[in-house]
Amino acid sequence: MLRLKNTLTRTLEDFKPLEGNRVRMYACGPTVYDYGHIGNFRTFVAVDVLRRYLKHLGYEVMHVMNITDVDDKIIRNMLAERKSLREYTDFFLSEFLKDSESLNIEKPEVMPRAIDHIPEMIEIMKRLQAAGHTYASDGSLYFAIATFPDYGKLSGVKIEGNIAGARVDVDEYEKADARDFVLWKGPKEEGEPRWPSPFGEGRPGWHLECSAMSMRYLGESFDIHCGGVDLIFPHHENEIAQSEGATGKRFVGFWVHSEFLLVEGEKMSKSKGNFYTVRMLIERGFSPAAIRYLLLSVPYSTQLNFTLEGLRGAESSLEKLREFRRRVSDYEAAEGATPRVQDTIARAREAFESGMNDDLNTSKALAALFEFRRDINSAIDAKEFSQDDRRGVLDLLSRIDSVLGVLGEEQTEMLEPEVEAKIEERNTARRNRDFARADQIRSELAGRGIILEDTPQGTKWKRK
RNA sequence: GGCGGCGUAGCCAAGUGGUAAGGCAGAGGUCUGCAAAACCUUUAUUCAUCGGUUCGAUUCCGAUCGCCGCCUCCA
Repeated sequence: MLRLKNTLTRTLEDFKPLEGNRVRMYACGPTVYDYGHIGNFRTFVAVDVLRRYLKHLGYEVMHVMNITDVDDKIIRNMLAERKSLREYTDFFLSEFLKDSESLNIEKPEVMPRAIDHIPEMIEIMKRLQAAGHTYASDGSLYFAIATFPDYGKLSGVKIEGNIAGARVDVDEYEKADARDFVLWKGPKEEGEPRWPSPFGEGRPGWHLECSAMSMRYLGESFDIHCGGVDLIFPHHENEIAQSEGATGKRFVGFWVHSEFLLVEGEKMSKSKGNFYTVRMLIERGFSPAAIRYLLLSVPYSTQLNFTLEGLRGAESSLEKLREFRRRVSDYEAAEGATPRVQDTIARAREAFESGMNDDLNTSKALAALFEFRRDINSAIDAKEFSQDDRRGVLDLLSRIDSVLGVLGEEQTEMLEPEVEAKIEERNTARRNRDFARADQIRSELAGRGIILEDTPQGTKWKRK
């Protein structure tokens, strides 16, 4: 049974979908005004692992991730670059999708864009207005939190307590209460994108977008809502107020929040020079799979310290796992099954799932995977390994990787004929004990990125 | 100022009221023509510091120091 930490109750709860076998989940997606950084992708990878694990458990998953394609930064930048909203956001959306793909993040079933859902937003505002939750001021429409007694139930933020502090609300819009938030923003500047509505021309507030798009595709109540911890307040708190204020129903069962990522123990920032995007790391020679591995190697619910040394370690760990799969895959065994190996496979699967069931504790799950690797390698070394064992191990590895998504496809490519010939020549030299020639060929091929390994089953090769 | 999280070996980290998973890096060994891969052994008498509770604390409580987050449409 999968247990997830629910921010709403601050406890670990058994997960059960509202309806049958179908899980409806929503994740706050990117605001497409710039390239995503690894902090953003930590969350997206975490959500991806969640959706993959739900599928692994046999659930049918309906996953919606919005694209915020209208906000202050976008408007500022598009005006500065003299581009249309579509033109500007299409570019960064497509870059975001490329990064996601390179990190092997599965596409959500629906990726709605905010500006395509203005009618749904207007509908919610009408319902909120009818229920007396709104007021208009200075061309904008606001949500009055005083009309929603449950306000603060997610974040624990008290309405009074934190006003006295250093921070003062400096929002440029006119609000009756400092806590109130804007649903619909009246235009401020010339050239600013705007849409007609019963509340006047304007554009949607960020919070409203997520309520509208989640309910449009998932219904008024759904199972899981994900996002980074920084969105708990005010974004998710406001989504609850809007959605439950409009429908009178419980909006979301499980709120799941991923913790922050630090770089070299510090907050990532451009001024500190520790700011990384996925493409920057790839340019520096790191593989996307290793980036993904590092991002998911620490449970989503705890802060992750991202370091380049850690990334190099992730490359090594991954290579060992791939080597393991290759060794099992290439192993030629007699028919039959070995009871001890079959038992190892069953226990490994159990240990992996038990780790994942514990609030997606990927550290535990990976530990199970590495213990599995060691046990199986030992069995192979001892030659206590048969065909059924081989199939069983490969099957489990493939199930595990359907969740982790880091191993990739098995290498099936062929070698160039001239390289084949070199390997043959080297084998002849070795048989003739001409090791100088053999080593010469080996280092020559290494220079071409082809690594040779002599095994009892003959010479194996792999690309560096 | 209010609220919350964290501090475990060189690095990334799991974890529990009963004596420290896993990975990377390092060391030694087996195997190999030599390598590589793999396997075995090894690397924290100790879990930020100081107190307290307890038969016993890394795990509970308090204080201190440090890092991080939210309280500003930032994952």
